[in-house]
Amino acid sequence: MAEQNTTGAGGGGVSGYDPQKVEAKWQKRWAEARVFESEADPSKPKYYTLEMLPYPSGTPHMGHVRNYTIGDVVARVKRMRGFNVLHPMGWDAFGLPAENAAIKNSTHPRTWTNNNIAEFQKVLRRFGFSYDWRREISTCEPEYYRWNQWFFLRMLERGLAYRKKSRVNWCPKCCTVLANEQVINGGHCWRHEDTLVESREIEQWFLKTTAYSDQLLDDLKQLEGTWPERVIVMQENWIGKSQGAKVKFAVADLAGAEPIEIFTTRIDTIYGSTAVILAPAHPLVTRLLKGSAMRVEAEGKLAKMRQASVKAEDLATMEKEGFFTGWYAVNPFNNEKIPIWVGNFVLMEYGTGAIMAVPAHDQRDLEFCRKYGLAVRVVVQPPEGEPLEAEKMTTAFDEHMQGKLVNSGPYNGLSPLDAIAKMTAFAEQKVFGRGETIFRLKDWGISRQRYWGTPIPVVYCAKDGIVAVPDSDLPVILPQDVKLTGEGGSLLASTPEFVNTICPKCGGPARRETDTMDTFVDSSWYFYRYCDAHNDKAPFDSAKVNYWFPIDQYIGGIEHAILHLLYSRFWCKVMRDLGLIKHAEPVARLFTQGMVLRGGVAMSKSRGNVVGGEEMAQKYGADTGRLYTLFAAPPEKDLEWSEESIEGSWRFLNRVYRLIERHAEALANVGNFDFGRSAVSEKERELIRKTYQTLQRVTSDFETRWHFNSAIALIMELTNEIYAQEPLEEGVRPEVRREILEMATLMLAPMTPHLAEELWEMLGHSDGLWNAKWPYLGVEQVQLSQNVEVEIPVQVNGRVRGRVKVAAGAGEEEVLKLALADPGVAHHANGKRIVKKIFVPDRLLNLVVS
RNA sequence: GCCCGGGUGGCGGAAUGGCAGACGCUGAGGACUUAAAAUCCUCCGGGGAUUUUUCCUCAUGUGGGUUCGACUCCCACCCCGGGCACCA
Repeated sequence: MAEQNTTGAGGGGVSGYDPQKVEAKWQKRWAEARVFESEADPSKPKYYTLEMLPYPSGTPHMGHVRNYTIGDVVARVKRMRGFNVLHPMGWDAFGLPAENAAIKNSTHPRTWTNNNIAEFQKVLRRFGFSYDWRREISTCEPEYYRWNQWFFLRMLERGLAYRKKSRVNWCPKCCTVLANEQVINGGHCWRHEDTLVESREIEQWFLKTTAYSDQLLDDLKQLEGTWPERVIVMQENWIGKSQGAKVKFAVADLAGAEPIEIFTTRIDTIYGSTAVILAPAHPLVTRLLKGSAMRVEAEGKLAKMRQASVKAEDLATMEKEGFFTGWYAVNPFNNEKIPIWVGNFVLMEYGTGAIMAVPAHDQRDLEFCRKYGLAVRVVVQPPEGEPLEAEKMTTAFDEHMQGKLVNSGPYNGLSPLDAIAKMTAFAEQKVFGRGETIFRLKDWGISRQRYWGTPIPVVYCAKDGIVAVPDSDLPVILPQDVKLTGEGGSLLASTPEFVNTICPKCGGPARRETDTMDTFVDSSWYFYRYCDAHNDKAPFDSAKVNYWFPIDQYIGGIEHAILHLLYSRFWCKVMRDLGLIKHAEPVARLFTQGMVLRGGVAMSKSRGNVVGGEEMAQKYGADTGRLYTLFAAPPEKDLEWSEESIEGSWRFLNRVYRLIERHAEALANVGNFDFGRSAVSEKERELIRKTYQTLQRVTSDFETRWHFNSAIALIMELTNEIYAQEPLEEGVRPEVRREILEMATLMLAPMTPHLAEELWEMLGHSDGLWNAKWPYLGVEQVQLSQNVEVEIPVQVNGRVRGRVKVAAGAGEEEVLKLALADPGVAHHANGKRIVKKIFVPDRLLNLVVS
């Protein structure tokens, strides 16, 4: 006992607790007994709990450990509660960092990725997370990504995957497309800081997320209460539904010109529109400028605007700029001619890329019209106060729930809401407009001009055009034998063995698509694959998925609140419409945990503030690391890493170990405590009560509140109480001692599973704790958990002036009598009249005196 | 600008209408030891009174309100963090 312990912590022999030995031992036993392997079984209640799959870069740090520990506690508690638990892990293995690292270290992305996966796996196993490792997936393996391709083909068949020209950030040095976050310093390439990024139009593949706009929005309602509100709000904003109308304004005096279609949510203000404003990128702009007197001047301004729009980041603070095209549009409601302008604040990507400016009732329009001296006309008067005067307005009146229309011909006197209905109907009847709902949500561009991703399974044939690769030819395998240099554009495009192929239709020569898929494709459906990870006939067996889904608890970072979760929801709906699954939403309950910070910022390799999981496991053991990440802060909050505090968790586990070590031998062959029959001594009663009360509160902290930190505090308190009652041999029978120590062990099990197993064994159990159930209290036990005597604080005018000890359940009169005898209470209450008494049984007595 | 969080000792945090500061960290003092480590014990929000025992008082970002009673509920404001933002 108490020899040198082998950990570095504290530097000396604390107890016989040797986490390295204990943890290795139980991890081996769990693996041998296949404890965490589960199968779909409709006769059992299921629980699918999942942590977001990691991108394996480098080695896991304590941020990862915290995330997976939270998930592991949930999985283990549910197992102890009798659920058939699915708890898998895998790797988000495609992506740009692997390519960059490969270029830097002249290796292959696969080598770099697989090394990292091995490292991650080692550390995750070291922490004893209860994963079913048989279900492990790696998204860069053909066995996985062939199903990305398969899904893509199904979407292609249904018109949900299509090709279109789209504007991208292009670095002429990299010869490739850059993501928005790779455009830095006001439009320069992140790798070539002296190179200006160009805006180019290239053909790209898109998935039609917009086909599901309404469902993606409406189904958020199902998630209320089980998803964090802010995630729901972020998704709502992202989808950005907007109800309004599209209206066509003819261009006056320009033969053959298409009318300009504008989008507005306030068709009721159309009599107040004093200009039509086009986005700089609007196709009509060039045409209008051709015949314009101000052509030269205008083209200069236009070029400046179009270039400026590349710098997305300072768009928000930009001054409103614009110019007159020299042409006029005709308001279809009153046939008034209004000038056509170009304005930098009108976005081509939203609505129709053209607006009607109603300066009196839209702040942006007002600013623009004031700047350029355009007319302002009031068409809605507010219900009270001074009537608006166009000349004096500095703030637009944009309330649409109140007011009455003026200066609006036949619509005068209507409320804006009535006017919207009537005017939309009129526009539809006259066929120059219609009511329409538009969304901010755009289709999902999935093309990436990169190597390390899923090849898009189509070929281009001179004769047959775009031809889908047949299912029987899947997967289209990423060529392994390539050399990455980072120069010269798409690597796949310059690999002839990959590019050159034959057309599946005509057998003639054809070229393969060389774009690969966005890695968000991989993560959009990976959790389905876990249900049937090695199926080589289909992405998964629907029966298995229908058993396990939806995911009961999904745990991950807030950074995935929009894209990953939105794409996953989209994918789910597509799969449902393909008949593969039954549910409409993949994730029943979502939890977003806080980050682990060091020096106030998230741990990251580039900042050099990482605390490695491996390092902590070596120094303190996995259980201490797990316990600390749970204890230091509630799981939803950020956690500032502290090397000093973790010592406290280490000390606590040693304290528990020593306690049970001291009693184990004497208790190994002792039977269970008989709650009903045997009378208990005062000391026994007190210990049992404390134990059961702790259990009740810990259970609620685990199940309903997720307050792991206070659950641990409660178990610490219990441990302190037991120590305070030592030596237990005096006055506490062995079977009672056993009851108390076993309960403490079981309560720790989800958080520090290795230690708990060891203690369980020391207490004489030959079958593992993994077979044990979470303890429920029987009727007699609940009775024992109740207090016999309570101390009731007595307040006088809301301030505590004394306390009285009474039997639990004592009545008001008895408590009052004792209270008045208390010197502190008497001092404040004597000689005064008691106006009111508030008595809460077993909790409080408050005397209001005058 | 709009929408979410959050603000409690030296620090992490607990208490969701009923004794504010549980539990832990740090710090101080003590016991054990040749010594150290480990372990164990005591103290640890501010101010005041009383001195050796307790009492009073202030205190949960600020100011109001509701209530017998507010960290907790309501109103206004300040500060910090995050998200969205010419979205027509």
